Formats: sequence, structure tokens, C-alpha cells
Amino acid sequence: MREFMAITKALSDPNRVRMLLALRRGELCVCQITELFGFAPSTVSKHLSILHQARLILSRKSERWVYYRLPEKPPTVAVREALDWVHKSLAKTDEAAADAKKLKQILKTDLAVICRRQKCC
Amino acid sequence: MREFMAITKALSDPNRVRMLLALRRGELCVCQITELFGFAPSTVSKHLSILHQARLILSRKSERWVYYRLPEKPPTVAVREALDWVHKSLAKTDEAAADAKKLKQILKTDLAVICRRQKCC
DNA sequence: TTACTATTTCGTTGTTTGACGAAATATAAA
DNA sequence: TTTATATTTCGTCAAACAACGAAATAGTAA
Repeated sequence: MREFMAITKALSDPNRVRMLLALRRGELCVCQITELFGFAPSTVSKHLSILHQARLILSRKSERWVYYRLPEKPPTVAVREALDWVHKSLAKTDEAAADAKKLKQILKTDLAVICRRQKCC
Repeated sequence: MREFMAITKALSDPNRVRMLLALRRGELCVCQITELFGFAPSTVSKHLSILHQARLILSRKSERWVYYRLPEKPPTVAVREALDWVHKSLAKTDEAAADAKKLKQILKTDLAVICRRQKCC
């Protein structure tokens, strides 16, 4: 029950669900997701940590960046079914398509440039 | 996305999830669920209305009571998969077993008696 | 009709949540 | 080492939420 509720609470915010969908093509670092969503880095970090605590995503550190990704082999049945459910239900929605399109642009840009951009404004 | 978020928000409260599990053996009226949970009737009614709006449960009126039940044929794939996921993940938990046990006692008692009991105290 | 009763709606209260910016942390670069 | 930088943690604020009781509603019973 505790694990299950951690998952449903993680899925109860639309921005976190969008983050799961954004990760479907492969891992992303925090600043790429920040760029995609237009939130403050601290906000994105918090969302990712909630997804991570629910074990819906994994993280790794490399060089200056922290990358998050979907688990290639989900740790529990509940997690696997939750992720399947999210992707099956939403992968083809307009929101997912719009995010995927914007993400494509972001992936063309150098990481360092993206991160630096977030300092100003 | 809208439908999906209605479902995940409905599932993000543990008491609502318990209500879904309690309905697994058949329909229950509001006062039976109220008796099971020990909340105010207005609180239970609100929870049930959130589950109903997400289309996770159906309702019918009969005599003096309103009965809620799981849909025998879920209205959408997302709803069906959500309900399957809930039951597969939680049907065998201690919480579900404890609720089922208490529910058995409640089902032995006449509806009118249960409802009257909630007035006092 | 009137009275009763199960449920819902409404308004209030305390708690949780999501957003932010500032400060702390940890790592890479100089 | 010192400096720069990506991320996280912390504190604050406003909005959303879960609980309640009181009042409204809808239906049955008398």
C-alpha cells in the first residue's frame, strides 16, 4: 500500500506525468527537462525526486550533470504496470506530441548552452 | 490527459483506494461505506463523487439508498487498466484484508440500523 | 399533505502541495 | 587551491485538498 500510494501520488501531478513521457525516448538531464517545462530548476528537481522516490525513474551522475531515465527493468510489478499504463494511455496525446517536438529542438542544443541560458531572465 | 489525471488524482488518496477495494465483492451504499471508514457521511460522499467523476465507479438509487459499485464493463481502457492495477497490486494487502473483515460484519447488519447509528455519537 | 431519512452541497478550518528564490552542496574547470 | 556551475535543500507563499458540521435536496413513509 505504501509503495502503491507513492506511485499514485507521483502520478497525480500532470507535470510529473509529462516528465515520464518526456523520458520515453531516453535519459535527460535536469537542465534539459527544466528547459522543456520552463519551471525553476528547483521545481523540476523536486518533481524528479518525487518520481525517483516512487521508483518510477532512475538517476545517474556524469560529469557536471545528473541524468534521469526510465528503468529498463522496473523494480516491482506495481512500477512496471504504472509505467505501462502511463505510456499506453498518453503516448499518443497532443500534450506528449508537443513536448516531444520541443524536446527534439532542445536535444539539438549543447547541454552547457542550455544550462547557462537558465541563469539569466 | 484530462481523463487520465482525473483517475490518478482519484487514486492519490488512500481512503479512496480503500473504497475501490471495498467494492470488489459487490455494491455498497454510502452508509455502509461510512460505517466501514468511520468518517462523516459528507466526507464519504465527497470521496465517492470524486471516484464517480473519474468513472471508476457507478451509482444507482434504490429505495432510500444510493449504491456504488465497480463497473462490470469499464467505460474506457484507461479506467479498466487503472482498476486492474489497483486490484492486482492491493487485493492481498493487510489493509484490504482488514477492511474486508470489518465489511463482513457490516453486511450482516440491516441497512436501516446502520444508517440510524450514524446520527448519534 | 407532512414528517422523516439518506445523501449531497456548502462554508470553514487545518494540512498538504506546487511554485519560487536564496543558500547549500558537490563536482568540474582553471 | 580557487572559481564556476549543475543540482538539491530550505523557507515562504498561495492554491488545492481533506475533514467536519450545518443546511439543502430528494426521496420514502405516514
